[in-house]
Amino acid sequence: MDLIAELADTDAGTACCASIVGETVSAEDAALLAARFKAIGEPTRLRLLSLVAATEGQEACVCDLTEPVGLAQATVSHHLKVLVDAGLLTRSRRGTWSFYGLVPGALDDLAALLATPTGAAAGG
Amino acid sequence: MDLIAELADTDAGTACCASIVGETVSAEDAALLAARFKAIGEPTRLRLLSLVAATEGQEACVCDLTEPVGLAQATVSHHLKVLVDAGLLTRSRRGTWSFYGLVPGALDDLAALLATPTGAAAGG
DNA sequence: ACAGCCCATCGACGGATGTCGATGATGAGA
DNA sequence: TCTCATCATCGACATCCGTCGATGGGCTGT
Repeated sequence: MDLIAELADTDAGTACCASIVGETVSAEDAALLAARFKAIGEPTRLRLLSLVAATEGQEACVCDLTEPVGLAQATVSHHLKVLVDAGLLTRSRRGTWSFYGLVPGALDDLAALLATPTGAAAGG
Repeated sequence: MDLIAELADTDAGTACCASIVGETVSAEDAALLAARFKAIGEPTRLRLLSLVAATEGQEACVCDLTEPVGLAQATVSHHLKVLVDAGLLTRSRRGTWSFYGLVPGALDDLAALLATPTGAAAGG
């Protein structure tokens, strides 16, 4: 839990290395990186991420998200918090509503971590 | 578990969409995609992936991997199986040894899924 | 045949995690 | 003030998951 909290204060991922392949990831970096991947390694959270991204203006409130995923409000709120803690989503309160939006570049940073230096040229 | 087995027979990810952003991911696709991300959303498995990639010829046997991660052989073997089931690693037996290697393009496919169509131009 | 090494699987254990209903905090409107 | 809606947090539950030692199969070398 504290581990995810560190994500906010750490540039792990963008700073440590260009890709997890090509150079061995340390145990500490692995923990930080895995925490982010774990956040999107959950069907509901992946849909939530996709839902937010597909929303007009890339912002959505909880009430707009509970129906599509078919889960209780408490559960959706929980998943949203996990995504925010992982640095993938932002939260902004406007009146009674909480709007969630994508953190610009967060997903791309993870993508860069996975991509091979050669761009999988070997695979064709 | 059966879900991950489907990964081998499914092109989910490369075929369903160019990116999880831009278009809403269905519940079924989310389950398939999340299964892959969950596989790398674990510190040990992330290191294992990195270790294999960094190995000469991108192939490593279990005996070469147990020491670096500092876990029991049974545990390493288990994680390796998860990665193979997720379609991220290949396994080939040569004599007494089992060699694990990266599946060409597998990581790049996941990277493409995460990358935004604009390449996070909005954030840059 | 025998001993030794590598590895996959099994069974068990403890901790982590997804899910829910209930509760309370906050803001909007009458 | 009172009521209603949105949402975060809490406590509890069932399940999943990472970890290990033990076991057994397969291959090598003597």
